[in-house]
Amino acid sequence: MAKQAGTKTRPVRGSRTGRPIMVLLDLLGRRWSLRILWELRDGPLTSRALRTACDEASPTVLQARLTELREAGFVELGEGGGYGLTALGRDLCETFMPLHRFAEQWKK
Amino acid sequence: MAKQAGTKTRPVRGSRTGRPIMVLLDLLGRRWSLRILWELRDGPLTSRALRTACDEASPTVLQARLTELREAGFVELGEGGGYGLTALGRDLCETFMPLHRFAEQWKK
DNA sequence: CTCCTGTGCTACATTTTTAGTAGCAATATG
DNA sequence: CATATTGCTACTAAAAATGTAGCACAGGAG
Repeated sequence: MAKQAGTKTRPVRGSRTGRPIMVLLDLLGRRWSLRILWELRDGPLTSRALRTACDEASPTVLQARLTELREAGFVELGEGGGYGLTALGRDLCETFMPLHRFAEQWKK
Repeated sequence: MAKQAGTKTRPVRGSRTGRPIMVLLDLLGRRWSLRILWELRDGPLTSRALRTACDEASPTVLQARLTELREAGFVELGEGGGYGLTALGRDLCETFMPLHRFAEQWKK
């Protein structure tokens, strides 16, 4: 998987340009990334509670996404356990909050 | 893959609840989905131009995403060729436009 | 008509990613 | 001690993506 050799090899899959927006779109375009941020919007969850919230997604990919989101500075692991959004993460979450309203009127 | 039996069987991968927001997050959380919408924001592109814009992503997955996005009503194939956003698609794109500004200030 | 080019789209083998299940060390509580 | 929780990892099988090649169709030029 993501080779952790030395100082974090970043393939930036899905973008060879490295432009911030492309890197961000790639990160958020991985399975469960958006969902994780969404589920954490109301407050921190333990890893297992998060797993339950995400329809029992496999812990393999969940841990991978959490690591990526932590390295990106969107999510943090509080002392005493529990994953929560950072200030930056909350900011990002606010960005696509309107998606909820959009989805509700889209289902028709 | 997605069984096309009768009237479109939708496994809604990544969400067993079927809530609109979950379905949407799942769809947008697939590789290249967000990127495609992003690249179409300024106007229609031919399939090959879109492929070039998306860092030469493989046509296999690109076609798959385009089909999904078309079924969702976000993208359409204009007569005479060229993929473009629908009114709904443009609306959706507007939703996460602030992401660009966010990404720019996030890279630090 | 033939040749050429571009459109949307597909086949196929290889690689990568995810799913699903099990289990670990560490910590706490009884 | 047993029990139960935390975050996290190993492993194999399944699914999805990559990368390359090519198809049928349509339009234009010769």
